[in-house]
Amino acid sequence: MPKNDSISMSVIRRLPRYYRFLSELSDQGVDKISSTKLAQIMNVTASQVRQDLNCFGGFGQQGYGYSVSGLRDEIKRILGLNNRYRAVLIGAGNFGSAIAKYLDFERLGFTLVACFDRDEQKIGEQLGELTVRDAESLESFCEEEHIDAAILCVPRTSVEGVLDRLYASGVRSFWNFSHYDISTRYPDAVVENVHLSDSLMTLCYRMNNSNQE
Amino acid sequence: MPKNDSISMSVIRRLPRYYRFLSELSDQGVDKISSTKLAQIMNVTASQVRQDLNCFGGFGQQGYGYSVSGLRDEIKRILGLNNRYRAVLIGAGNFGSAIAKYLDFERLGFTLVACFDRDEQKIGEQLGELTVRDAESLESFCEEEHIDAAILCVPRTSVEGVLDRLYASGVRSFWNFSHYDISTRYPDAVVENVHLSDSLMTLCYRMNNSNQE
DNA sequence: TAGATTGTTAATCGATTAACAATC
DNA sequence: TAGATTGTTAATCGATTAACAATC
Repeated sequence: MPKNDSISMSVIRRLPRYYRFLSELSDQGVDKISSTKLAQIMNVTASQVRQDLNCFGGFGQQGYGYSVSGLRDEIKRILGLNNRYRAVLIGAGNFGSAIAKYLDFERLGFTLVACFDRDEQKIGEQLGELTVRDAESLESFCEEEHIDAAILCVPRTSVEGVLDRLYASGVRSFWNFSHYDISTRYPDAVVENVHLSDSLMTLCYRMNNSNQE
Repeated sequence: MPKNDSISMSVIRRLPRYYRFLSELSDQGVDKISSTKLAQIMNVTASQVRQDLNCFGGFGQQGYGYSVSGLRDEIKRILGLNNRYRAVLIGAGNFGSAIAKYLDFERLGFTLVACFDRDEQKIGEQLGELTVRDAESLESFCEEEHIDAAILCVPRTSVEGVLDRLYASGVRSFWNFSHYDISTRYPDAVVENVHLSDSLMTLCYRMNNSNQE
């Protein structure tokens, strides 16, 4: 059923948003919804909704619409949120520790199994459920524990070194908060970048240019 | 010179990346660069580089290329990073406080002038240079202090209320970390969303589907 | 059955890439 | 001048939207 012949990134990036809206509707007790209605709520076209969903299968019923909870579950499955990919956090600074405490990894397909820092002050500190480990032990840990993904919250200057060590230890997926282009160095890595300052600069640009329509 | 007739979002979102690479090159003492060379480093096409830059003006010199520092300065100007937009942070939880401490707002076109929370425990706490204020005083503060932008680090359930109050106090630009669709409620607002869990879900999807090329 | 709404094909729109004349 | 590289137009590609036949 899943016609998985390479879905475009544009579609993939919209999936979490569908998931979010469908979860809310489901929580509100809505049973079924038409593409037109869903499109209205989400502020997109009905065509796009149907086109997007049909990349993965025919989840609707003609003349009726889509089952809200059914569709939500399908998208959850498509996204793979039932996985428990084993992830490590690198860098227990302000930002890293906020991520560790703030995000519900289990709901998002991951388990956060460890956290590393090289700052002696931080090693041994408690970070929610985790104890900050010495970055020295990074390689051995990742190999023994079969780590799937790493969350990079280290400064720009440390990222290359850390990245090489992780890659050598078999880690191929990265959630990257540093300003470094991983995919240039390791083309086979799966990389998701979150460039906060890029985002803020974009806001700045748009504020500058918003009064001139 | 700036032909500012509505630049597409795709181009705008690439500007910070140019800025980042050009800044690095400039720090490394590189004087000039051709679109071909820059494209190589950034892993894009030379056509795209030239096309993008020419949205804003002819910054290059035929037969020679672009001045690295000159081009970096132009992009800085285009992004408006010399602004000091007055921003407030709403929500001094893990994530909000990390943002406040971690980011160099002044380099990004903003000044962080205050921080609000409604949790009595947090009010009065020190957050870098700022003291956490009582959210009660939000409206009066924003009006008196002419606040341009708000950074929303509050939970999904509080965001609608906070948003309405900010909007009523004249704030029209939002850096939004909560899972709420601001632009549906206020179409004239300038909104930059950072949906961390969407990003992590996308990583999960891609990990699932990466071994099948 | 009649009405509604999907799944899917075709048309449109926009963004990316290629090509090349202009020019330093 | 000859070589290099831009700025810009034209061609291609992909993504979005519109339309409608299939079908519940």
